[in-house]
Amino acid sequence: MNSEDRRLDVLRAIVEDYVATREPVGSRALTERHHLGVSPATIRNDMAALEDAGYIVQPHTSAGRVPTDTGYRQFVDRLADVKPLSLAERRAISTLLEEAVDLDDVVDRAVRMLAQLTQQVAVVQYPSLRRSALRHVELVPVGARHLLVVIITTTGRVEQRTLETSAELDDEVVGRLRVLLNVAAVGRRLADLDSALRSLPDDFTGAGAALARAVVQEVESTLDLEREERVVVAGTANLARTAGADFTRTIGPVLEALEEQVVLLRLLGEMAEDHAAVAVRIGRETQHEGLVEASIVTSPYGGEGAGVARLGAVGPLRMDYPGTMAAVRAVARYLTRILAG
Amino acid sequence: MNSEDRRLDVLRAIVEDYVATREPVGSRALTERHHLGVSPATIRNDMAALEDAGYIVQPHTSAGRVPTDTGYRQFVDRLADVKPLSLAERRAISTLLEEAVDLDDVVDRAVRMLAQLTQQVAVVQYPSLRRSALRHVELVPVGARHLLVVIITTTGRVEQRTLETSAELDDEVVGRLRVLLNVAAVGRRLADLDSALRSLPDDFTGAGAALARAVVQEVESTLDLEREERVVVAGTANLARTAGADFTRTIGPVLEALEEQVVLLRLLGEMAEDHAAVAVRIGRETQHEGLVEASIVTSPYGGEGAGVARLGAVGPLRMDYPGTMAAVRAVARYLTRILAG
DNA sequence: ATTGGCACTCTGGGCGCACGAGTGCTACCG
DNA sequence: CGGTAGCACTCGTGCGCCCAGAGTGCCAAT
Repeated sequence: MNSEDRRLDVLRAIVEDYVATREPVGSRALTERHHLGVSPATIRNDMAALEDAGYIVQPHTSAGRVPTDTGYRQFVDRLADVKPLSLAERRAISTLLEEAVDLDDVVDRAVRMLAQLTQQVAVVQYPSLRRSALRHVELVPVGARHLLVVIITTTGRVEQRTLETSAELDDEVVGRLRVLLNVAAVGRRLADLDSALRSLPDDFTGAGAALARAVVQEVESTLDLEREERVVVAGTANLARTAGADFTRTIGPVLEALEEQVVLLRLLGEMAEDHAAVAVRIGRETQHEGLVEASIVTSPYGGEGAGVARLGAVGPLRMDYPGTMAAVRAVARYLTRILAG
Repeated sequence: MNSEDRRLDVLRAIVEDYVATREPVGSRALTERHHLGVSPATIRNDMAALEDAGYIVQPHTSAGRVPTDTGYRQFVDRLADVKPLSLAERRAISTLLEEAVDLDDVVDRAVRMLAQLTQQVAVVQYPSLRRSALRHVELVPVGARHLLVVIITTTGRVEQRTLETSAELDDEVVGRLRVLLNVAAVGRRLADLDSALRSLPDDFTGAGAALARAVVQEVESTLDLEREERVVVAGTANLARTAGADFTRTIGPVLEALEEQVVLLRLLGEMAEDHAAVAVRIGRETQHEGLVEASIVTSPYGGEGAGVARLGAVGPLRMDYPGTMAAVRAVARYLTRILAG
């Protein structure tokens, strides 16, 4: 065995033991719990090298070693194969999701299931509007001066906005606008709507043109998906269990970050650029103050006209990465399957 | 001054100090911080009486006293007048809520505002469908065999369901059904729809009748509001700050309870039976295992055709009851005003 | 390159002690 | 009879101390 390889095996063993015991791990314990075939003294040399490389640190002299952010990163990168979930677990995911009655319900069930599987905080992003296409636009007059605009996407998502009009609504104008809108826009991706709708108000005169402009603007504002994208969260109670003694410093900021949709959305967006099936951000890699002591594991789901989005799990730095990655990947797959079916 | 009155004043002082300092409060500290006009020895006698009455306990001999659940209850019940919020705070609530663009946004802003004001976990229940009335029903054919049913209530809430039909949709039938539905149902409370719609399918024949039955059933299933009622939560990070040393026992169960919509809904439902403007449940009064070390303060909002629901704050037993009650009441009032306008 | 041995360094826990906060009781006063 | 003052008593907490144990780094030997 190459000595470089053994070092990385030692790192792997340290990470595994530290995750399991939550205590700094020493050279002797390593040789006992893992059959590395070398003596503690050798391990000590390797550990010194790993420390020089920045993968581990000791909290204080004469304590065992603890992985650093980069140590975890190395560990995760070296994880060749993610072991699959048990048959029973996969069954449970599949049947639970199949019982869902609508999109909201699917998402709700998925996030709860993921929280339970990982024993961490689960997050599921709603399918993105940007990549989905328009199926139908409906205009519903509500009283004399309010118009309800309902937008249906191919993902089965329905958005509605109410519009207050400057002039009284004319049923004939509304009817014509409805037809033209649908002719011009249905089947297009939301991202392309802009150009398709630009000239539409020109077909109307007077109050009709103003109305058409307002409606078009409303439809387009659905493009402003920063506002529309949502992330649902479940399993926050798991944080309390996993956190160590100094919870106030550890879990408070994480809870705050989880409530800030924008933070999560940014993070999920950035992670979409990793093209791996399962992306991981560890500690500072999250680039967010409150998450320096947390990691996030996510995977894309959907696609194929169902809109693409991400789901994942947020947990402490010392999380069970292989297990979490397996669960995240599995739920993403089943969710994709359900949405496509 | 009546001696019984003074005892209750002592209780009030104990609660106030304990909430402020988080430490058991002794007789001397009381005389220093509050001008009760009597000596510590007298206070001690009163404290012994309060202890006998079950309002306070001492964690151990030679420690100060701590209020019990019933002590807090007594304190809250004796709270004659809730001091109003500052002008600046009321301004902030008002303007923040007025900037909201739709119902979801109003609720979202309200819950965040309440979390910030109380520095606790805020909960806002969506307006109940049962008590609101129907404003409009829209039927939108989507493809040949799918019908989108959009239900708009007077609260501004929009519910949609998609229906798969057994036969191909006939535009003329759909149009007639739309008209009849709206004639029969608009303006009625959702709870009364049942009788209003029962005979409607009789006006159709063949496939039309089947379609009408299906649509009516879909509309009525919106009545099954157990499924529809929702509670949104914000400010969970505040739990981490307020909790003492043993967070795992304290805040874990609370987080779990907050994620269980059914628990919150039951609790809010029960609290609706207190007809006070602001209802309080303290510790075990919540009748929920996970909330024995928490209290909840809620107030109804809406009403007047806007649908009635509750909002409130969940925090530790040792919360600032007067302040929380004031904030909850204020947000409920402004929210009511916004929804009515 | 690996290993056994050894000296060294910390942390954490257990122990003892003194301090101080707080109580309850009793005797006293208006 | 309610309020007050004094006093003895009880404990919990914080501090200092010390020791055991775990773990390391280094060196010499294989």
